[in-house]
Amino acid sequence: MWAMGADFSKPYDPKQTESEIYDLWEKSGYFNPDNLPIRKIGNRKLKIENYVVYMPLPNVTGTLHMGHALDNTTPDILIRYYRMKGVRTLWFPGTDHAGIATQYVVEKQLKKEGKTRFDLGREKFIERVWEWKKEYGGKILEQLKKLGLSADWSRARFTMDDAYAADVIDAFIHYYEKGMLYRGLRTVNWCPRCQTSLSDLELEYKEEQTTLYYIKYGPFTLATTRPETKFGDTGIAVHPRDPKYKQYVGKELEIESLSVDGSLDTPVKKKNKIAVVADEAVDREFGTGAVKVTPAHDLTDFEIGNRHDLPLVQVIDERGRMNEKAGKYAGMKTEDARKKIVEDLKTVGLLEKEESYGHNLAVCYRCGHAIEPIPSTQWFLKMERLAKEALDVVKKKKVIIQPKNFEKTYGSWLSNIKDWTISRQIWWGHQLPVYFCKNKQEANSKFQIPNDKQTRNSENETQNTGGFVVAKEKPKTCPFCKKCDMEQSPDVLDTWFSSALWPFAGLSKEDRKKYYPGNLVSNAREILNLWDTRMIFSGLEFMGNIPFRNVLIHGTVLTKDGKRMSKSLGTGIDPLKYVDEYGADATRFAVIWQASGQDIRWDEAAVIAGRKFTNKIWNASRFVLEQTKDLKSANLNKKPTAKTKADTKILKALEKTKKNTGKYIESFQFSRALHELYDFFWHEFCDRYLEISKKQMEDEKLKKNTQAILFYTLRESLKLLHPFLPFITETIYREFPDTSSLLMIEKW
RNA sequence: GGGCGAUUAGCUCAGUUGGUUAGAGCGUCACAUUGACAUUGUGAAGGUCAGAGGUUCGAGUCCUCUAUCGCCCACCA
Repeated sequence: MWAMGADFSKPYDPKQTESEIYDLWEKSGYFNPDNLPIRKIGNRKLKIENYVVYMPLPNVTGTLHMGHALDNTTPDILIRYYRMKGVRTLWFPGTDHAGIATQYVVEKQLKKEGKTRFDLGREKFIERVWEWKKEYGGKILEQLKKLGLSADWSRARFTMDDAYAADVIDAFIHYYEKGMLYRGLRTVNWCPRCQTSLSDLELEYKEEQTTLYYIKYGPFTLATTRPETKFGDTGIAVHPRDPKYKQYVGKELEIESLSVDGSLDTPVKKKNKIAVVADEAVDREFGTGAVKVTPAHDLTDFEIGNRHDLPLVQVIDERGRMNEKAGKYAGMKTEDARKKIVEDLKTVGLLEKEESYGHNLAVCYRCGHAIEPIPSTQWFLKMERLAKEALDVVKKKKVIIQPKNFEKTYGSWLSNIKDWTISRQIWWGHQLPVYFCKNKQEANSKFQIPNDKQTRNSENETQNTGGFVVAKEKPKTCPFCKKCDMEQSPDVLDTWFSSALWPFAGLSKEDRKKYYPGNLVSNAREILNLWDTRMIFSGLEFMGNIPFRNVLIHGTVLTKDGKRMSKSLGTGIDPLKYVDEYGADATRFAVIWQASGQDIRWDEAAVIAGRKFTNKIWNASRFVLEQTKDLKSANLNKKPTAKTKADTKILKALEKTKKNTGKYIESFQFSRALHELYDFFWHEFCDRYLEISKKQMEDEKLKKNTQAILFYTLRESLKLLHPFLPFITETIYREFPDTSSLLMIEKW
């Protein structure tokens, strides 16, 4: 009933069959576990009812690359395997709104029209991004389908779908109500001209010749390109193993320095205390090996300050001018202040020397203005308890990370974790459900710094200090002034805050009940702490249970000479190129064949090997089907018995291969499984048994039985091969005389 | 700077707790053939398992050091 007439007289042509077969699968509805035929739900031997996989969310801005192929072929093997085992299988696909990346793509598009996002305004700009998303956002999933993935597309979600967004907002409110959110200062990249903070993506670097000033600081001499930030210095950092400075570490020194009125401050005149800290971030070789720490105006210094609890003193404002803390330099532009301060340093004798120095200056990608790091108010999520819980489930083997050594990466990240900055100053994303009173502007002011000792840790919370409410909806009347129309915070959430909820956000109640927790995520190692970790603690927090049992970290696909694949370097490879040329099966074959644990130096020869293998399967099937045409249907389903030595050998080999394939798939040794299948099918079955069968079939006494063995072995082989090479196996299966359903749901 | 890993045939890689003559794919060479398949078959050549030292009856496998390469994270005052 299924036959569409495969032409065995020609070599296997994947182009002809793949899209047709994929349509058939999609129409069957079997990607959706709710539609799977009611065989026996679950599998007693496997002791599982469901097998649920979460797709690593491709960015809507993405185009397919080898990483996606790697992310998704192994889960597809698992899903197809368990589905054939009678397990209810569900693979959740979807896309991530990828805040910064998407905003950036649309802005680049605007730039071609000579516009900026500010020309459009927030509302229009977001509309524009949605338009873009509608046009291009589904593309990546369509590309993924070409690999033959059996994900449940009917459950595809986007991290900004209404239902999903509602869960994201609920999560924020949940954390807030539990007292786990607080506001604090963090130094960010700021463009003084555009009046906006910028992500790392939005920075460009310009080669610049500048001056390195060596300034005396008590027993130290410090090299800096930015002497004007000196009034914001709150520490001196040295390398922990630098013998030169060992004696000073941990001390508070009283030193001579330049006063804000341009004169010399001496310890006698005024107490100038500065802390000396030891930090790995310091390069012993640079300058004098000691560095001034200005947490408010340098991102690295901010981190150092955080680690050693140094105060944050802002001396530059959001317009790029010195503020009142800079005394007589207040109001000057930073460049002017720098000149003046250098002059004054010379006058008081604190400038030791000057050196010409070439470095990369960070500038705004849009206007080219130099970036001015300044502190700004951000939202933080307390990580202590969440991290502990996430650590715990891995320690207790409730969640298994493979390969095992990544448990170390996971553990060390969580053990040294800082509170998570979850707010971003961009437009595209989940806007914070925070509403400010317009008449209490100080609460909304980003640059207000209560005092010098403003710290950035959870002990110094600023939440509930008034001026704003956290709520699902904008309050009808302002609880503070009773009259204003409240204003929503312009900030959006870090993209990872929403993708952290992927295993459950936006799902129906039934789905959560039926399919949570799931079983597996499979992704690249750089995602482990960005995503997997966060899904784990989010799952524990919101669902009261781990989101999945297995985390599978796969290797990175490199070019053949060991270089990283990247679009910008032009070293990237689109797997669709191979799908087009050799077929999805051959492409999947190549990925799995080579993915034996560590990084892959991509070798195109493996795709060719894959194509040869599919051709081998094609021709062997053609032979078997021709030779067994006259078999009665009664003989088709029965397991045949061996009559000759060769019979015994092939049947035994088949049993062994079946056993091992299952074992290897269940233990994630896909490459090994495929190699074993390859050897069995090509060498044991084709090279040996097929040849012997020709002779056996000449003997009338053996003919029928040999035919039955050929047919049986082929059918079983196709089943074993199906999770790896779904298209060709399904195509051939339809040519079987007794086929009444899809191979995809045949019993393994 | 921190963490992790790699180094086995011309190329890309396997080699599961240390155990007899180290494997595969691709490539190379020789021969075969129109009887499922030339996207084939049979066979062959090709490796002092990066180097040095150590543990052991025995090391590609465990330990130390060296060299080279790579990945992830953090960063260049």
